[in-house]
Amino acid sequence: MKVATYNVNGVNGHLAVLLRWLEEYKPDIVCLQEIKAPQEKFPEKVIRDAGYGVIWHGQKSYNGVAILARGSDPVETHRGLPGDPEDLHSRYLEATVADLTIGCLYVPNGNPAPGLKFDYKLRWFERLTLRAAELVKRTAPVVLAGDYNVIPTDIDVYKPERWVDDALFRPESRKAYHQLVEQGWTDSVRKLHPKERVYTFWDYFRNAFGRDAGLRIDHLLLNPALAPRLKKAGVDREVRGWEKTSDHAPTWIELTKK
DNA sequence: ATGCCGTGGAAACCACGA
Repeated sequence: MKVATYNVNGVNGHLAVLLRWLEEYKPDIVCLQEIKAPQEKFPEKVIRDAGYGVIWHGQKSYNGVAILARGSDPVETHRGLPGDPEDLHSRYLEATVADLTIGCLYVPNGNPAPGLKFDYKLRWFERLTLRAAELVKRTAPVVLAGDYNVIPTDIDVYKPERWVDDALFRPESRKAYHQLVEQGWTDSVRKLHPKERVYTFWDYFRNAFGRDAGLRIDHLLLNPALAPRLKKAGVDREVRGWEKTSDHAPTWIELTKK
């Protein structure tokens, strides 16, 4: 079974690429971020016609997340991250598909840092860590997948020195990510590719993709109940080279049957 | 060194992204 996360940077603007990727790569479960569409403008019909059940949490212009499951409807368990009723951003959606629980998340970017946006990012990450503490200890399998907007280590960025003051790479952000992982999560791509350079995002400009000037910021974390089933992990890099594509590439894991 | 490109929405620019 293949589980993927993909920041689409506008589900309608990049719908053709999303549909082609679903058709050609046939992921079983997909977490989308940055759908950038209000609830009523999500392209539900074409996604269902492509063979996927889907739930989504939209928002006008910004953010927005969705969970797709091939051949079945995800059963929603949480909409929004608990802990702050005043936070109206659509950044977290949780569901079960068969026995698997999926948390789909879009961590705030946080730039410029320091500042209010960076404070919001760190507060949001604290709330995520609280939710994750409950999920990690379950005896049933859980995957937390999404755009974490955190570059975990030096080998996850083409040129670390250029990113030292950036909200994606500042010590506070990396510390938050590492504290989350240390609850017992497995960073699946890094687990199976411990020393390799694996990027999931490339800027649109300066020919970043052509130069392979990328970042690894999209992650799939597995709880201990699921980690033994991790078989493969990777990035569908070629999708980043398609016309009218997102600046992220789909990032995925393959799980063995239980 | 830098939103240089791109989406979405409103109103021919602006917010936001990483």
